[in-house]
Amino acid sequence: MRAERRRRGPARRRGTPETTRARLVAAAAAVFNRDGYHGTDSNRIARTAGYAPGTFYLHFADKRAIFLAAYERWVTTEWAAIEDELKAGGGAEAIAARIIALVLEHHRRWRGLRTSMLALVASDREIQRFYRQQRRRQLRMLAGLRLRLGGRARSPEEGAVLLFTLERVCDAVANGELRALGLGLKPTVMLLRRVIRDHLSAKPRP
Amino acid sequence: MRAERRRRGPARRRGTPETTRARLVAAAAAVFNRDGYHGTDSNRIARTAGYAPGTFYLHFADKRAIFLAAYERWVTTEWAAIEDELKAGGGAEAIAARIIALVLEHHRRWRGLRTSMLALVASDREIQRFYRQQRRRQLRMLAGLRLRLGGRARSPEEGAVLLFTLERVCDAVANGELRALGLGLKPTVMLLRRVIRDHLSAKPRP
Amino acid sequence: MRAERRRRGPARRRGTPETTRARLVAAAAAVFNRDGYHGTDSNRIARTAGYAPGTFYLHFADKRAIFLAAYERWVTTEWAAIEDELKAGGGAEAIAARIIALVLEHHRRWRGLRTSMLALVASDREIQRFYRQQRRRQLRMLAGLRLRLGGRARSPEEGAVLLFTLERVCDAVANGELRALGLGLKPTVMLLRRVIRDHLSAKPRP
Amino acid sequence: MRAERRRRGPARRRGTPETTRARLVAAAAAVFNRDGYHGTDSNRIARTAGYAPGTFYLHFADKRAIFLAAYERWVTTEWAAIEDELKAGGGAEAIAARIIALVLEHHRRWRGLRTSMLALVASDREIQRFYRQQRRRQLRMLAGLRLRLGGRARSPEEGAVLLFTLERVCDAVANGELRALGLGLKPTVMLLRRVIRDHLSAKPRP
DNA sequence: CATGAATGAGCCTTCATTCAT
DNA sequence: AATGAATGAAGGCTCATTCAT
Repeated sequence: MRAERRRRGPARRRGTPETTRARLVAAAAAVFNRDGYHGTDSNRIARTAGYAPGTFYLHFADKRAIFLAAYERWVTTEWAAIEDELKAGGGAEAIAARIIALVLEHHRRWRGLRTSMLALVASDREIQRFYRQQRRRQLRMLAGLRLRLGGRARSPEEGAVLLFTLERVCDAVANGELRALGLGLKPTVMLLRRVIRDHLSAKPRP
Repeated sequence: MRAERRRRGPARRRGTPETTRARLVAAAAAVFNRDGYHGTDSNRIARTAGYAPGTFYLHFADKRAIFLAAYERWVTTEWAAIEDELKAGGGAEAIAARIIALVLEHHRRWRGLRTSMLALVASDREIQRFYRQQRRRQLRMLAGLRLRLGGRARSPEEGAVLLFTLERVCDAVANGELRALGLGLKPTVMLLRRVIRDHLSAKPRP
Repeated sequence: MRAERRRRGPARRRGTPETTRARLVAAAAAVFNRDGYHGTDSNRIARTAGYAPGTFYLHFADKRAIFLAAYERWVTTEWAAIEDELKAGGGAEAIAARIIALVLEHHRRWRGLRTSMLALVASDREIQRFYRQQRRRQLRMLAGLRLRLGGRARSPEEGAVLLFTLERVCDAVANGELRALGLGLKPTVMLLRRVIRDHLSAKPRP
Repeated sequence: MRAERRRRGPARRRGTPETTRARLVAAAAAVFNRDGYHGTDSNRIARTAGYAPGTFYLHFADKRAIFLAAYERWVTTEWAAIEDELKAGGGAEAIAARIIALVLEHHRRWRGLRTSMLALVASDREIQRFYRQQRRRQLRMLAGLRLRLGGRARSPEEGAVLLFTLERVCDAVANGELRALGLGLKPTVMLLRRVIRDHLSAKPRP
């Protein structure tokens, strides 16, 4: 039997755990967004963030865990932006336009992350739970807006269908699906805008 | 001397290449639907179909290829059912109801396959191309229906938004998302039905 | 997202699963014996047997499993040799001499495997169970021999202490412990022989 | 400006190098004994002792080194106890009983450490050297005792076989092997006692 | 003296793919 | 056409070890 023996390389200090974690999450978001969840691995994420493979496991249990973190961060950012916009006030028309612009931009920028997330929602309980939480929050926000803008009472199902439509159409735009079908962005956005405005608005449409 | 002959598994299945291919595709559809594209491997698909791993590669170039085949088969089946239903005729209301019922059933039954497909559309050109072809076909069908039922002229974008809504809402139902949000299936379906009916119908809604 | 793509190398046929398994077990025994359980890995075992890493897992769940197989094979071989020798008959003296020679040879040859096994017995339930089974079998064999040779009745504890002594002393010889202590092999073996002969023998020692 | 100062864990332990070293060795002994040499890592030992991973390497070259230190400490303790007992005097019978009791207690308490040690003796020269040193010391002690108690001259091999028997049987008791074989502790200990007493004693046994 | 974040070689395991039979 | 043993690149994860603070 040979005695065990090992020599290890140098180590370089980087920062606080929070900094490292944040860097890893940011790298993960970028890499997942570009290569997809199944298209990368924890080693690549670590290297992208400027760390060695082992560092990854100092901060996350596995790839799933960092995905969830990246997804949470992304959602949080989106919500912050949306709530910011809503504070600005305005009528149903203006608000509809702003919401669409925001969601569209977000879906465009995080298209790959969204795709991975939708696939994982189907197989990962925790991600699913988080995803549905966000939907509930969206529904509440929508109801709140309607109330504020004097829109007539709507069933929660109407809100949900509206959100699904908004989400799916923005994905189609972000994916290039719309363009591939030879359809125009402008008219599509106008349609969405009208649907949202009508949902929120006090006045019946002509 | 004893000439030992080993027999493993069931008797060697002999069949035309088409039969074998069809069995493999059917097995792949079932397995992908249950375990997801990344949740299975080609060996398992072959075994599920009653073949050895090597047989798989006699009929398909790779895992991607059989996925595409399974997806094509699924779409073909869906279309056959839809076209069958549409031949039956009826007014906008009846047709809307039947389309929804069909799509819903299909999404429910093939929920896992759909999830995998949506993820692959993002990373696989060929699957993407096929997916978009289907969308075009759907758009044409919708326009045809509208014409037949005397509905007023609609921009292609209106059709696309309708299809996205239908698809996304049916996914939500199939995923259990709707139920998880505490929303009713019935009212949701009624909403969808009205939207489709209005899109197809000659009469303006009251 | 990038589509996944892979190309694999050639494959070479070797033999029936039994042959492969046997080759792997033989390689494992040799490698464990030389480098110790914690001093090798499944890849090295596979390569030593002339296979690729993946082949290992076609036949064994993990390193533990192949260790158990190697250990079982080793024990089986030892027992076959011992039972063979015992059939030859002879008096207590002759039998004692032959048992010692066999055990000594076995311990010498499989010194490293024995060391690993003793360490694993402490942490692995299954290996422990197997180890204790062998001890029971040894105790039965010893009692059988005593009966055959007309030795007086002995408590099972006497048998156990005898076996422990035999085992430990043979380990000491195999390890080079004895030699390191400046002790002679010959007198040590003679001592063991007398102890075993007295245990088995009809005549009280002078 | 807020100068933020972070405090992690307990207040920085300050002590002489000896104190730290001793704490680390004590922790190592406990952890190795519970989890085995290959079942722990240096970080865990450091944390168990109340230190950070880096501190470990300030006091020990590697894991091997602290194991040796733990083993030395354990042996030293055992020897101190034994020499203490032997000072008490008494006849061969009494001394045999006391030695067995001590060794048994030690093996029971440090069963895991012993198991690891036996495995390391096979692969680590330094540990092997130390182990054999102890054996020589034991042999000298035994010879000294025999002299004191008037026992007849014995070959060094007889002493060695006796020590191996004592060690192995005590291991069997500590491991639960004896109990698993359905054998009694009491009769086994009586056997051992007789063997030791006869080895030391002036009078031939009846 | 002590810290603890970081390291990275290397072991474990999977699975898409090949090819001799 | 079918088989299935074999492949081996590569991803997942650990842990002995280092070094900047």
